[in-house]
Amino acid sequence: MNKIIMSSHKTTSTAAPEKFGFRDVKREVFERIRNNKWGPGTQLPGEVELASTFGCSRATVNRAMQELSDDGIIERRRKGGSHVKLAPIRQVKFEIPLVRVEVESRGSEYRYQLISSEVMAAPHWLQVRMDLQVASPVRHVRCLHSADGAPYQYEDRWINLFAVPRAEDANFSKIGPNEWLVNEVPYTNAEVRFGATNADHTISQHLKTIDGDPIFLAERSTWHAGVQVTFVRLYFPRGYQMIAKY
Amino acid sequence: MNKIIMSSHKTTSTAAPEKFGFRDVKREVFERIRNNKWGPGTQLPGEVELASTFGCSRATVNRAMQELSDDGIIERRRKGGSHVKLAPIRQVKFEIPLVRVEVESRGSEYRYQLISSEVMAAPHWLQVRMDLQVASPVRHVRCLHSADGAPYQYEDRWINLFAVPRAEDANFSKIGPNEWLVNEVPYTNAEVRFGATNADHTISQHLKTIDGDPIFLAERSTWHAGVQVTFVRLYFPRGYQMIAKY
DNA sequence: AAGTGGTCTAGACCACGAC
DNA sequence: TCGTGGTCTAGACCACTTC
Repeated sequence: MNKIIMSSHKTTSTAAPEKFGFRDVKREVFERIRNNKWGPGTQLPGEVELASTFGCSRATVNRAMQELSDDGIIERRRKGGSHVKLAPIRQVKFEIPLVRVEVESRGSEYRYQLISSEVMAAPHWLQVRMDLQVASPVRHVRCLHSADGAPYQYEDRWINLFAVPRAEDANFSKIGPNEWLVNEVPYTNAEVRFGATNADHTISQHLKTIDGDPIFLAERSTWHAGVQVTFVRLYFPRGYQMIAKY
Repeated sequence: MNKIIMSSHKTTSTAAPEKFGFRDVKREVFERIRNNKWGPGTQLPGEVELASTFGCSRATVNRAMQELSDDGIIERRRKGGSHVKLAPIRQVKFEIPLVRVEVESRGSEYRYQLISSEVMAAPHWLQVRMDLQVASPVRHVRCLHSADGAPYQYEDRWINLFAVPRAEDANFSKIGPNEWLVNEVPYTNAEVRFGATNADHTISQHLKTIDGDPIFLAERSTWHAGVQVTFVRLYFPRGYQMIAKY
């Protein structure tokens, strides 16, 4: 993972023809950008020049600059050269572990409970949501994840049985559909939407909150090989916070 | 940016000694992992072996494998070799643009409005939140961002004047404190927390919603050189959704 | 057309850490 | 100890894009 975080200068104390690795080059260039020595929009020296400046090969400079580009600090174009971005883009990156892992990593006891499961034809709104051509058969599963006995996440999931036929007979009484799907259909593409909503009666009942309580809601759509595999709504009780660092 | 998304095989149709670039190697290895040819936990061939397999140099293989490692698909250790991760970690990455840019990129007209501004000693709860040693002077700014005349984001911000003295006299009537800070103190570290809350009277008034309406809330703490620069709460009206893909 | 980044190579040395 | 990944090099060719 490329780190945006970079600290202290390279100790440019005594003599010794210091060897500049790509990390050093990266830090040095970043430092100059941060010091406004190379302000927003500035065209940076070419790779060849930087290489001679830092006394290293062009390949080393290239790697450094490439990471700075990945980090959203600079922009690069062939023939155009490298420029300091006008507005640095804040990139937030965070990981979405399995609920079970998330709970257990907090030292809490994880419990899973299946609430309902049924196979049916996709209702119209879902056809739209999942971009289904017709009323394909889907499996609708609702379940609850708990941490130390307290409701942690209420899951309302729809699985496209056309995309994952084996899900029709899968047993979700012990293992949740998410964990099952991760093993069955790994490496999918997904889109997540975060938002807020109010707890309706069903939700408040399962999450043990009060009707109307604010709920942090995450919706996730998952594709595999161009076909939408599943659509899920995750409801978190008041107090839950998703944390990301950058 | 490393893409986790990879599609189709390399067309291995006719003859022609295809040249394998690092993207090809990456895709090929990933494909084998996805096909369960190399299941979770499998030790992958070493770089030298892969290089001869794919008919390219070790450096090329190295780059491919490094990206797979960054993507969270495999784990690598010296002497230990590369292994397929047991539980693939879903990494979500998304960008947080300036509100103004976000609004304008939707083709809406952005409007900014300063609601209040005052300099004061940090209240106790804020000292805790911002990890301040004493009741440092802070500037408290509240403002509203609108899109096409409709409330888009209500911002409640505290700036540590010890960290950014110039913020005391900054004029926030035209330019919002966030945009000002991004220019003044770029390249900070931050932590964001997402959650849900209910609109209190102040919020609902500014966002033109009803008291008790669910609000999507983002809290952000920002550091520079180890000192917390600012703490901000961002309130979004119902219907706002933050979208991330992976 | 020409300059700049993008990528590859073959070889080398190093550093970590499993055995 | 010694195999594996981490990194660097010097040189090369290519591909985009601006000029």
